Amino acid sequence: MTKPKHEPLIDLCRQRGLRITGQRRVILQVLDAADDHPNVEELHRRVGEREPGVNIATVYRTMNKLADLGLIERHIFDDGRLRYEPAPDEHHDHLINVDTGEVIEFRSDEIERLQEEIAQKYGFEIVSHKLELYVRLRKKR
Amino acid sequence: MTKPKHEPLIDLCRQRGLRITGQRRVILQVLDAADDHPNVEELHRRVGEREPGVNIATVYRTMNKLADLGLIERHIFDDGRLRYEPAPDEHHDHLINVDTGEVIEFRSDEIERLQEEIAQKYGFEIVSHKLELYVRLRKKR
DNA sequence: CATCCAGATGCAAATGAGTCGCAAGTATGA
DNA sequence: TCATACTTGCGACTCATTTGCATCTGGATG
Ligand SMILES: [Mn+2]
Ligand SMILES: [Mn+2]
Ligand SMILES: [Zn+2]
Ligand SMILES: [Zn+2]
Repeated sequence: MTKPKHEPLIDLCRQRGLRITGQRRVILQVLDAADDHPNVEELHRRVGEREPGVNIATVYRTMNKLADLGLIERHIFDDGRLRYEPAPDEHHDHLINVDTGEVIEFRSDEIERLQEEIAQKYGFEIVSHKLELYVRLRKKR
Repeated sequence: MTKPKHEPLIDLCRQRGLRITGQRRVILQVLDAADDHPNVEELHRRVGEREPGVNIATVYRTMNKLADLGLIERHIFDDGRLRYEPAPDEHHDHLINVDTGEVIEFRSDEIERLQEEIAQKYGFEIVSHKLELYVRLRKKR
């Protein structure tokens, strides 16, 4: 979400030479339409609404392929399952409401900068990072 | 690591009324001696060096119990397996060398503060958070 | 268009970390 | 010393994800 949904994934797939099968077409539509971070089971469910009969193994395989090509991002939040979202134009991190499961995206240039600073201090360069805030509604006060 | 290893876990366990069995004694020793973030398989291996015959299910159960009591912390880095460390006196985050697997601990009050700020901005309070920097040695330049 | 085949799919079986049921063993308080 | 609630070993189980394999097909080619 917070994603202007630049280009449909299907075009990116074509560019990368992926065969566009009926199953993939639907899966890509579902991904493009998603404004959340669904896991494979949920993706498969959404695919099934548009086109029954697509096997969940196909969804798994497609997600792996898309992730390898960098067209989608893979996340694992605290439930331990693989979740996906179309690769965003601009990096963001996640804030997860532990009560509802809702995921909110945010970006802090300040934090990004401090991370770089820390890595540098130890003589490293950052390959990737993960920042997740597990939160609940602030009560009273 | 970076842990003054304040009090052996065994005392904390006694305080909490956990029965001190031979297996637990060894497991706790291994945890106290660890200066890294071993997974259960590795813990079981280390336990086996001191006292063969302890079942890995016992290690799993003990880790769950200790984590429930807050005596140890559970982490899941990018390999997806459960890793443990004695609960540190002071919160820290992790920097993981993707080439070697080495884990370095760091703490940034600055980042901690910014996280709070962000959560607050959205009307939430932080329950927990995860910050992991996956890094590699900075080459040349 | 008809052909061809590398790549894609469905299905079932395999994998692998972690959990659980149960019978047998034991730490600990009385 | 006893009683019993807690632990353990062990194998079976779970469940998300992966994989082997036979079959199918997108899309390049002529
Ligand atoms: Mn996101
Ligand atoms: Mn640590
Ligand atoms: Zn970030
Ligand atoms: Zn932190």
